[in-house]
Order: sequence, then structure tokens, then C-alpha cells
Amino acid sequence: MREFRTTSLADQVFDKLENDIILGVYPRGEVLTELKLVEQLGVSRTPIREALRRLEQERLINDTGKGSVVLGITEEDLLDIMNIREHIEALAAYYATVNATDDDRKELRHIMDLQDFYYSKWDVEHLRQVDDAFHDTICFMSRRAVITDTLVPLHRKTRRYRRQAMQDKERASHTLAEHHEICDAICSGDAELARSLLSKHIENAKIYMLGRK
Amino acid sequence: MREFRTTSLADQVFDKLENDIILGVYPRGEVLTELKLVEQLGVSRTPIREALRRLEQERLINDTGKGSVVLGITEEDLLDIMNIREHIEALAAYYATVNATDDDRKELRHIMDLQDFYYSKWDVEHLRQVDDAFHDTICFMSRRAVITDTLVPLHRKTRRYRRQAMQDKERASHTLAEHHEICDAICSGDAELARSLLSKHIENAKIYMLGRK
DNA sequence: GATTGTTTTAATGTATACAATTATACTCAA
DNA sequence: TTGAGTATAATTGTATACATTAAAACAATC
Repeated sequence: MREFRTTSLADQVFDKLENDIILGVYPRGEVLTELKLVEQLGVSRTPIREALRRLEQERLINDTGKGSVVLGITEEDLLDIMNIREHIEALAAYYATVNATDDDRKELRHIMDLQDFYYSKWDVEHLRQVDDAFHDTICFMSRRAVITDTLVPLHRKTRRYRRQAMQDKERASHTLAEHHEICDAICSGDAELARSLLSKHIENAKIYMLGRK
Repeated sequence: MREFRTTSLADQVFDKLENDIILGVYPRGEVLTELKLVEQLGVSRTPIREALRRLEQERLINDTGKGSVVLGITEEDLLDIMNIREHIEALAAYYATVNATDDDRKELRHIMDLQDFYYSKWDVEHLRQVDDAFHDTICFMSRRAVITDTLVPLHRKTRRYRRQAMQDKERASHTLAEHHEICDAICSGDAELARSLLSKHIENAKIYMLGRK
């Protein structure tokens, strides 16, 4: 039986609040106070404070000294995130191709299979999760800490909008086809192709979500 | 008399540790325990823990559950940071030019004057500070939260290497000249020129610090 | 009625006590 | 000497008490 390291309350609080803020459960402008969260979440102030400090570091909230204001992700933020990802994730794809191990390529192909499976079942929530896995795996495969640490939080912050986009079956099919192309480029070792395909992939997603801006 | 808001101990601890890690006072691999820091810094565990959570969020340390391992900034990290900045700071320069107010332009020109002053005095530490101010101001002028929040920490993390580079008077003079060109482009409203000049400026710094990689 | 000064309340900042966990040191037997 | 088992110490996780600050409510004066 595999042992799981129990995650601390502070981590759980952070994960929950981060997700809720990104998905808009706590809307922009809402004020979170430690005491309110103590009541809502049933833990003491210590883990809540630590979670709030981390959320602040990610700029999802802004501490006023008298409650923390939820910032969340605006459409302007989304545009910037996609513009940044367009450049940096292309870099990740390049390094991923260069540094990929056989296991990495196997893993990526497995993700493609899962993706096709969930598409055939038309399971939108799992499709979104597999989209996470696809992009995070490419980051990981790059073996570049700074690139990964820059991209993963940005990608997480688009969750709400990606979930929306996945509802559109035609758009989802387009996304999946691009993922396959990128996977093939990485697995065949063509780093420059992988770079340009991923850049184009993000640009297309940006245009779909925001129009050409 | 101007009133300063007293910064919390937690903030002070974060600032100090961040700076010391970036400058290498705590070398990569060193293990920081809360108790040791309590003794060294003379504050209780609460503010220290909050600072550690933030440092972990910035990936400057890695919490093992039994002490936090200092990660710091490696040369590989520096290369990635410069590659990322090359793209994103160019974007910032573009928006900065588009969104600049008269006050912004005045502020930027003032920074140029300070820069020339400290160069004439050959005050390296202040030159490095003014370099911070130059790049941070352009970020701020872009009025784009995500771009700023992505760039400012990355820029801070290069402090140690920039300080080194500023020691070289010929290199510093080159840097300063490029800053003037960029300032002129931004103030004249040529966004595309500002973008390409800033990209080139970062690339040159990268090449100086790391060679062509 | 507006304004000033005071009281109260709500919120955060900090220290510390206690619990739980994990590594270390130690003891004793084979 | 080595190894198992246990005690000890070190460290973090969590809750909570106390201090401090800032906002809100309120009262009193002009």
C-alpha cells in the first residue's frame, strides 16, 4: 500500500482559496478577513495566514492591513498571460524536445491517449485536467526550473477560461489536434518545430478566448 | 513630516532573507531551520514562517519538512531569466510607450539624470539601484499587472550578477547608453522601437553575463 | 447640524504553548 | 561488534493568548 504524505492544513487552505479565486467563487473586490475564513474553513488563523501570504505573493489577493481584497484574473490579465505564455511556453517546448527522455515521450503519448479517450466520452472536466497535464508535462520535460515556475502558475490562472473553451466541441477538437502535432514534433526531436507549433497553439487559444488583440 | 507605515517583521524578514539568498550570503544547499532564524534574527517563529512560505512560493528555498534548503539562483537560472526577460520586458516596453503619462516620461528622464550622475561619480552600488529603478519604472508604466508581477521578481533575482556587471566601467557605459536610447524611444512614442531596443538590451546583458548560449 | 474627541469594536501582528513527527543517540542483548 | 528497540532531542504544524492598530460608533460641544 502506498503511503501518502499528509498535506498540511496551510497547503489545503492555499489550494482551496487559489482555486476558488481563479474560478471566481470569491469575486474580484470581495474582502477576505482571517476571522471569516477561520469560521468558514474551521482551522485556526496560523495556516490561514500562511495561505494568504502565498496568495498575496501570487497576486491573487491584496492585503490592505484590514482584510485582503480578492484580485482574481481579469480579461486584461488573461490577455497578458496568453501573450507571455506564447513566448515562454515556446521556450519550454524547445528545451523539452532537447532534454526529453524515452520515459518522458512515453508519458506524453499516454496523455494523448487519455485526451482522445475523454474526448470520445465527451468528458469536459477531465479534458480540462488532461490539458493541464499536457502543458505541465512539457514544462517538466524542459527540466528548467525558472521556466516551469513561471509558466505553471500562469497556466493555472487560466483554468476558468479554459474550462469554458473546452465546452465548445469544435474548439476542443481543434485544440486536441494541435496537441497531437506538438507531441509528434517533440517526440521526433524537432525542437524548432515544437517551439513554433506551441507558440501558434497558444496564440490560437488566445484568439479564441479574446479575439485578436 | 512624512509618515512611514511601519513594515511588519514578517516583511522585513522576507526582504532580508530574499536579498541574502539572491546575493549568495546563504549559499545553495544550506539548510535554514526556523529555530536558527529565530536566534539569528531575534523574532518569533510566526513572522519567520510567513517569510519562508513566501520565499518558497518564489522558489528561492525548498521546504523539506525538516528545514528549508536554499536554492538561490544558478547560472542556468540566470540564462532562463534573461531569455524570459528578453521577451516579456519587450512587451512591457511596448505597453509602457503606449500608456505613458507626462509624469511617467518625466520620471524616466529623471532616472536618466541620476544614472549619469552616479556614473560620473562612479558609484557602483547606486548605479545598480538606478538600474533597478529604470527597469521597474518601465514595468510600472506598462500598467499591466501580470507583466509587472512576472518581471519584477525575475529582475530582482539577477541582482547579484548585475552588481558584478556594473563593476566593469566600459560595460556600464554601454548599458547606460542603451538605457538612453530606450528612454528616448519610449518618450517619443515609438512603441515598436522601444520594444526591439529593450529586447536587444536584455540580450546584450545576457551575452555579457553568460556568453552566447 | 456639523465637528471634534472619546469609546468601542474589529482586525491584524506577534509570541508562545502544545501536539505530532522525525531524526538522532543510546542501551542492551546476541 | 552489530542490530533491534527505545528513549531523547530537534523540528515543524497548529492553536491560541496578548498587543497593537485602525476603523466605526457614539457622545458632547459649538
